[in-house]
This record gives sequence, structure tokens and C-alpha cells, in this order.
Amino acid sequence: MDARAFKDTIYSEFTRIGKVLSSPKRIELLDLLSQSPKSVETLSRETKMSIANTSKHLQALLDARLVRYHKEKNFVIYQLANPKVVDLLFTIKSIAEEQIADINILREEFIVRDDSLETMELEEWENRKEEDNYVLIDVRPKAEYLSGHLEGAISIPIDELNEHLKKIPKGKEVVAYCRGPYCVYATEAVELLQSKGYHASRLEAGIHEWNQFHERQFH
Amino acid sequence: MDARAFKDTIYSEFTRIGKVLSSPKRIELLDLLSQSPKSVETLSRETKMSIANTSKHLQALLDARLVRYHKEKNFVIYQLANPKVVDLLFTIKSIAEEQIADINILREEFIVRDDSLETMELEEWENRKEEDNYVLIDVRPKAEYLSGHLEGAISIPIDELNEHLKKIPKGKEVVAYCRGPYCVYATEAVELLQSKGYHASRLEAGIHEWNQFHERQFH
DNA sequence: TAACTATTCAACTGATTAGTTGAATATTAA
DNA sequence: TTAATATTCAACTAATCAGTTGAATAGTTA
Repeated sequence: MDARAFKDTIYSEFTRIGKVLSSPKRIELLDLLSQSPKSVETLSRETKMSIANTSKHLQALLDARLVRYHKEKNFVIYQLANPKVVDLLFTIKSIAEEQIADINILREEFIVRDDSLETMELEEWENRKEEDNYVLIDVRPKAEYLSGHLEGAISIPIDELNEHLKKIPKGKEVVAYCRGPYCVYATEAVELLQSKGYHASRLEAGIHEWNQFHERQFH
Repeated sequence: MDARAFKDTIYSEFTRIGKVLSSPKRIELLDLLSQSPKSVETLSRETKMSIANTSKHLQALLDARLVRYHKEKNFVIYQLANPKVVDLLFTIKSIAEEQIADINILREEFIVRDDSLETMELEEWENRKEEDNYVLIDVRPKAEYLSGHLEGAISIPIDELNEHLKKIPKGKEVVAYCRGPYCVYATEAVELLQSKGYHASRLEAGIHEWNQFHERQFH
């Protein structure tokens, strides 16, 4: 093997990772799996793909070794194969945000909304969380909460928020978070809460942003 | 726009980055540009692609905003659009190394070779570099050296090594480095130097590994 | 001005890929 | 054992992509 053949082989191996990131649905699958392990059926429902197509995309992710699976009853549960995949998603999002202006415009429109909907940055929350007049709610599906959540958060999945309003002490300020800066659940939660007379704001972070923030503190 | 359309649009934007990483030649182009800005012609020569094809791949990278260019005389000089692209390449390589076993086997065979060829880790070099009986040589093309190099390194491009042996003080131990852990130049340099009676070893790092190492020290 | 150089564009071919549909497999529960 | 459920596989279509070739463009030098 000469130097050229070596380079070609090595770079082809690297593209196994790139190839898999070239489909929106596969990135969405990775993003979902970064929140918690999930069955094919759950992933198919969340991504609005057919089961067969979901399965095929998962095979592709498996082939690139970005995910692995185990069986539970007759479910196949997929999860990320390596925590670095979270870093990979982070880096891609961060470059996309800096280089592709449309992304921020879209996110501003759809997630951040206008000034009527209050946003709280993670750093601000870290300073305020001891203040005792805040409740932090995690509006993701229960399984994702159970797989890992912010310190002190209580779980009220967005679907159940309307029925479980009583879990939220009146008089407290509500801070809602979901999967991260591109997840719409927290926005929806804050809208609902505001309409019911709560003072609520959306935390601009998810579990991964929180973890990264706290890793940096220790470094 | 509903939530599904928003997700589809956002994830499609992210794939602009993924798509571009799905071709070995494009990753190689990014890797080369991470060492220094380069003209289309240089890139075409280094990657062994036709000029037209090189240009087309560069257009694709441009489209994803991973590179930008300026003109000098009648050359078009491309460079990375954002230093985070280096992080992106790092993360991909690091996941590939952990998840795809073949990569390490190949690298071991082709770059590290057997025990006859001494390898020095960056950390060891950091401890030894004050010792005064070492010369550090950068065997990359001159332009890459000029664009940024390790502290104290002298430039002797691999092509010119044989003619410029006199630049290396006899009696000193030689440490050679090139573009990074997948670059063959330092291996070739150490082989040549050993055959000429020098005591030489290959530094398992390039400029980016060095930068990352020193950023961590400060954090 | 003309000749030269570096780069890009346009048109084409062969290969790869996303998504669909329906059948096959494998595990569980009755 | 049989029926039910979850997942995968196989075959197909439409779309996209890498690389080639040759022509067009634009900037430089004489």
C-alpha cells in the first residue's frame, strides 16, 4: 500500500461518519437518542417515518458504529454508542449556527418567539436557582427525564401539563426546559402556563448544555 | 409552519455540514486547509484530483460555508471559514478511532510502524523540550510552517530533507512532526534520518494537537 | 493589444441513496 | 401450538452525486 492508497482508505473510513450525518432524519434520530435510549417504534413515531424506513436508517447508524442496541422483550432499544456523538452533534450545530444565518432566523421565529415569551440563559438560571421562588420543570417525555435531568427539576411531560398544573405551586415562577435550544416543547409549555396566569420562562438549555456547562466549571 | 416542518427544515440545514463530510476527498481538502490556506492547484496536486473536480468539491464546501476564499493574482486561495471546523475534524477522527477498529490497525501499520521507529507523545515532548539536546523539525511544505508551527521548530520540508541534512546539528536527537497522527511525512523523515545515522523519533502530533494541548493547560 | 494561466461551468455517465410496499423473521403471550 | 407484536429484509423507483471532458471566463504579463 502506498501513501495515496493509505490516505484514500483512511478518509473513506472517516466518511462513514459523515455519510450518516448527511440525512436530516438520521441526525434527528441521533438527536433523539442523545436524550435517552428508545425503541424503533418510538423513534418512528417521533420522526414521523415509517417503521421500515426508521429501521433502515438505524441500520445505517449502526453500520457507522454511532449507535448500538439491546433487546427488551420484543422491543429493540437503540442508544448512542459513544458519548462523543453528543459532542459531534454539538459541534455541527455550533458551526451551522455561526455559518448559516437562516438557522438563527428560523429558531428565533419558532422557538424564541418575540419578547412576550421570556427566555432564560443557563448561566442566569445557575445564579437564580437557589432563590427558592422558582420551580424547574422538565417537559420532555418521562423516559427522557428518567434517563437524566437537571438538578432539582420535576417531570411534567408537555402532553400532561394541562392536567398536572396542580403540581406547580402557585406563586412560584416556573422555568421550563426540554431537549435543548431547538426543541419546541418548552416554548409550548411557557405559552400554556402564561395563558393560565403563571409567570413562566423558557430555559435556553437541555441536559447536554447543562452537562457541558458543569464540565467547564471543573476544568 | 408547524413543528414537523420546523424540525425538517432545521435538520436539513444541519445536513449541509454532514453532506459535505460524506466524501473522502472533501474531508481531505478540509484536512489540508486546516494546515494552511491553499490554491485550487495545490489542493488538486495534493489530493490527486483533476483541477475541475477539485474546484467542484471546493464549491460544495463553500456552499456549506465551511471554507471561504480570496484572490491573489490569478490564484484563488481557499481557507477554512471557521476555526470550529478543526474541532469538527477532531471529533470525527476521535469517534472513528474509538468506534472503527480498522483505523487504528491501518495507522499502526502505515504511520507508527513497528518498534524500530520511535514515537514520542506530545506530553513527553513537552517535558523534554527544554533539555537542549533536541532539535524539532517541521517536515511539512514551507507554506504550512509559515502559517503556524510548534514553538522552536525549524522548517525542513520532507522533499528537501536529504539536501538540507546539514541544518541538523550532529549529536542532537531529532524529533520530526508533520500534519498530525495520520500524516506520513514524519514517518518518512525519521526513516531517512535513521538510515543516515541520526537518532530520530516521530512526534505523534501536529499543530492542532499542540494548540489543543495548550488550550487545556489554560482552562 | 494578444498570449497565457488559473479557475469555473456545462453536459454527460455510472453509482449510490431515500423512501415505499409487502413479505419474512423472531419474540412474547395465550 | 397459535396469534399477536416488533422489527428487519428484499425489490423497486426517483433523485442525487462523483468524476470526466472540453469549452468558457477572468485576471495577468508582455
